[in-house]
Amino acid sequence: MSKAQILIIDDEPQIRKLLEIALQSNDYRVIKAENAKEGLIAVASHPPDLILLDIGLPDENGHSVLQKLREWYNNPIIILSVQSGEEDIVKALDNGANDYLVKPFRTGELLARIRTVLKNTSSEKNNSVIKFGDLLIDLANRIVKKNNETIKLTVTEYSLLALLTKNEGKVLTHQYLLKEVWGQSYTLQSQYFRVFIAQLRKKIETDPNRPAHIITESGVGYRFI
Amino acid sequence: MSKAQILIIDDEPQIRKLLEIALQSNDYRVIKAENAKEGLIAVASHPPDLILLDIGLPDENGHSVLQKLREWYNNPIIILSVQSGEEDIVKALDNGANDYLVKPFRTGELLARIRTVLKNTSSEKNNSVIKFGDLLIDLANRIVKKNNETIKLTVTEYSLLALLTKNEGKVLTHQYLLKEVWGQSYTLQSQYFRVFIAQLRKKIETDPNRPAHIITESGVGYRFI
DNA sequence: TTGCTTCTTTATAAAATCTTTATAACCTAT
DNA sequence: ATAGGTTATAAAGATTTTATAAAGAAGCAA
Repeated sequence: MSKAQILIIDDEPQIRKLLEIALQSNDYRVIKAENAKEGLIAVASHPPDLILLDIGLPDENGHSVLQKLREWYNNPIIILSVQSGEEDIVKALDNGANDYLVKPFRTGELLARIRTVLKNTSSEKNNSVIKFGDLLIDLANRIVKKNNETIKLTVTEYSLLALLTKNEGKVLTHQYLLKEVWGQSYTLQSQYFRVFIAQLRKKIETDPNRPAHIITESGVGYRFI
Repeated sequence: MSKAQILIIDDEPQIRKLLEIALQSNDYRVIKAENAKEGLIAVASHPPDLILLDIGLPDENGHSVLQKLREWYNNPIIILSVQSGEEDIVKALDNGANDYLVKPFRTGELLARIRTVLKNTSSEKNNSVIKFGDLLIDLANRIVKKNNETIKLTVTEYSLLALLTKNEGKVLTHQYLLKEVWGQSYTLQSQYFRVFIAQLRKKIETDPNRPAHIITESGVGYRFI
C-alpha cells in the first residue's frame, strides 16, 4: 500500500516548500493549495488522507474553512497557525480539528503528530461514502440511507443505483444500463430498467413523480445528480 | 450515558487538584494516582476511558510507563510534561500517546484536546463487550446475554454471531460467511448458514419471525444491526 | 455402549425478487 | 393540437431465494 496523501493548505511559499520536502522524504504524497478556495476545490476533487490547514489564509477565515470541510470530510485535519491563543485552539479542536500546532513548529513533532492521527483514524472504514443531499451511499458496506434512515434495496436495485452514482452527472444509455446490470444478452429488454428505475425512485426520491436524483433523458437514458 | 472516567497519574498535588476540579466541573468522573505504581494498579483494576499521564514521575520513567500501558490498554493517553524537547514529544507520540501537552498548560486547551481524542477513539473497537439493545456480547469471554440471561450457543453459532457483530452494519456475503465460519472448502454449502441463522434468531431475537438484529439481504448475505 | 449434543443433510413451505403484461401518462415534432 | 413514439406504474405470474422442521450422522463423555 502506498503512503497517505496529504494536502497542504498554506499561503506562505516557504512553509509549503518546507512541508513538501519533509513529507515527501517520509514517503507521503503531497498536494498543495495556496488559499481557501484552492484548498476546498482540491479536497472536493480528490479527498486526501489528511489535511494540514493554515488558519491564517488570505481569502477566508480558517475556522470557517474548517467548518465547511467538516460538513462532509472525515479524515484528519491538523491546524497550523501562528495564533497561539487558547480561544483559537479550543475553537479549532471543537470544530473538528484533530490537532493544532503553533508556528513555528518543529518538523519532527509535526511528523509524529501526523503519524498519531493517521493511526487513530485510518483503521476504520475506508471511506467510499458518497453523499447526494439527503441521500448517502456507502459503496463498501452496501448501505443506502435517506435522511439517516437505511433503505432496503434488492440486488438489482442496488447495482443499478451504484452504477448511476458512480457515473454521477453522466448520461447512461439504455444499452449501457442493460449490459452492465443484466448482462450482454439482455440488451433488448428495455422494459427491465423502466420497472427498476420506477422502484428506485419510489425508494430514494422524496417525490417520485418529480425525481430530483434520477433524471430521465428521453430517448437516450438516465442521469444521476 | 454518564461521562467518561479519567485517571490522573501525577505526583504534584496541586496539579492533581487543579485537574480534578477542572474535569469534575465538566462532568468527567476522576480517579487519581500519585506515581507509576499506583497508576498501573488503578488502570488494571478499573480501566478508565482516558489517562492523563505525567511523564516526570518519581518512581519510574514516564516513557516506560507509557510502553507498559500500551501493551494492553487501548483507550486514549494524553501526556502532560514539563519536558518540551522535541525528542520527548516524538518518543511519547510514537509510543502510543494520543497527545502531548507541555506544562504549564491551559485548562481550556486540555479540555478541548480531551474532547477531541475521546471523540476520535471512543467509537467502538476496543470494547470487547458490545451491547445491542437487549443483547450483550462479550467477545473476549465468549458470553452472550439477552435481558441479563446467559444464552447458550454452540461453537458454530457463536463464531457466526461473533463474525456478524464484529462487522456490525456491514453486509457479510454468503461466500464470506462460509469461508470464515466453515472454511475455504465449504463455499457452496449455502444451506449451512441458513440453518444456523435460523437457530441464532431463535435464541437471540425477541421475535424470530421479525428479526431486529440479524437482517437478511436477499441474494447477498446478512447484516447485523 | 448408551445417551446427549451438535453438525450435516433433506424436504418443503414461505417469502422475496424478478420477469412479463397491460395500460396510462408523458413527451415531442409536425 | 395531435399522432406516434417513449416512459411510468401497477399488478399478475414465474422464478429464485430463504426459513424452518426434522431426520440422519458424527463426536464425545459417563
